[in-house]
Amino acid sequence: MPELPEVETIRRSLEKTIKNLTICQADIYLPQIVKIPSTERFLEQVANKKVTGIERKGKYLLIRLAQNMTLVVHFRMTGKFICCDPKDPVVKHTHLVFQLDNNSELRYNDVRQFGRFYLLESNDLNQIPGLKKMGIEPFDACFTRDYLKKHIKFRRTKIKPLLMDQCFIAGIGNIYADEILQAAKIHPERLACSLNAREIANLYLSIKKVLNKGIEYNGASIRDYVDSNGEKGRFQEQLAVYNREGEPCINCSTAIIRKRIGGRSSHFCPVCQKAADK
DNA sequence: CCGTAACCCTGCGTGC
DNA sequence: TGCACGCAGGGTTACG
Repeated sequence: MPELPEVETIRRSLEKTIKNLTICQADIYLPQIVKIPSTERFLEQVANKKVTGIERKGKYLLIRLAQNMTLVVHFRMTGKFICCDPKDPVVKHTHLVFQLDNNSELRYNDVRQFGRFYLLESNDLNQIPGLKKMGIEPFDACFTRDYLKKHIKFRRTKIKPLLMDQCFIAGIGNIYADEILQAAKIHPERLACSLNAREIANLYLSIKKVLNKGIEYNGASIRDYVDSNGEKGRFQEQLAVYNREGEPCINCSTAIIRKRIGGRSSHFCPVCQKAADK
C-alpha cells in the first residue's frame, strides 16, 4: 500500500529508468483505471510525449510530459509499475502498458483495481479533488512545529484519523500513522486538541523521522509492494507496532494491541502509548 | 466539525 | 478438494 515513502521510492526509481524517454504508445486493458480523460483521448494525448520529470505530491505520482501535460497516478492499495522488456510475459492484473522509445515497457499492475490515472494539462491538476484539497507536505519548509501546533489545537478528532487525513498532512497512511504514534508515544485515540506542547513536539519530530526512515529503507514491502525495478523495500523489518499484534513491544515487552479506530486497524503498545484518562 | 459506513475489488484465510 | 463467507485496505461520498 504505497504511502509517501513508497511513492517517493517509486519516483526515484522511475527517474532513473524513464526520464527523458518518449512514450510511443499506450494500451489500456482496464478502462476504469483511467479517470480523466476518456480512454480514447488518453491514448491519443499520451502518445509521442517525452517524459520530462517525475514528481510526487502526497501519495500521488506526477509524471511530467512534454507540451505541458502531466500524467497523474494514484496507486491506492496494490498498484505498481513494472519496467520490463516487451517480450517479458504480461503478468495477471496488468491494466495499462506504455511502450517507450528505448524498446522497453512500463506496465501498470494492480490486483485490487483501485488505482487511478489522470492525464491533464499541468495547470489543470486542481481538477483532481485529492490534489486540490491536499494538505501540507511533511517535508515542506512551511511544515514547522508551530504549524502543526496551530492546526492541531482546535481539532476535536482522534489523532490517528487526523494524521491519515490527506487534507491535513499529505502522504501518511495506516502503516506510517501507527509507527509515527508509536515513536511519539501517543495513543492513537487521543483527541488531537488534548495534546500538550511536549507531545506535539514529539509528534512533529516523529512524523519526519519515521517518514525519512521509510524512504531510507526504500519503503515497506508488506504484502507485495515493489518499486518499478521489482526491488522490495526493507522498512517492514523496522516496524515497531504495525502488523505486530500480540508480539512484544520493543521498549517494554508488553503485547502489542490491535484495535479498529476510525474504521482502520490500528496497532499500539498499551503501556508506552497511554490512553487519556476518561 | 465529527463519526460511521458503504463502495470499489481480489486474494486469502477460515470453517464446513 | 472446494465452496461460501468475511476481511483487508485508501480515498471518496453520503448521511446523521
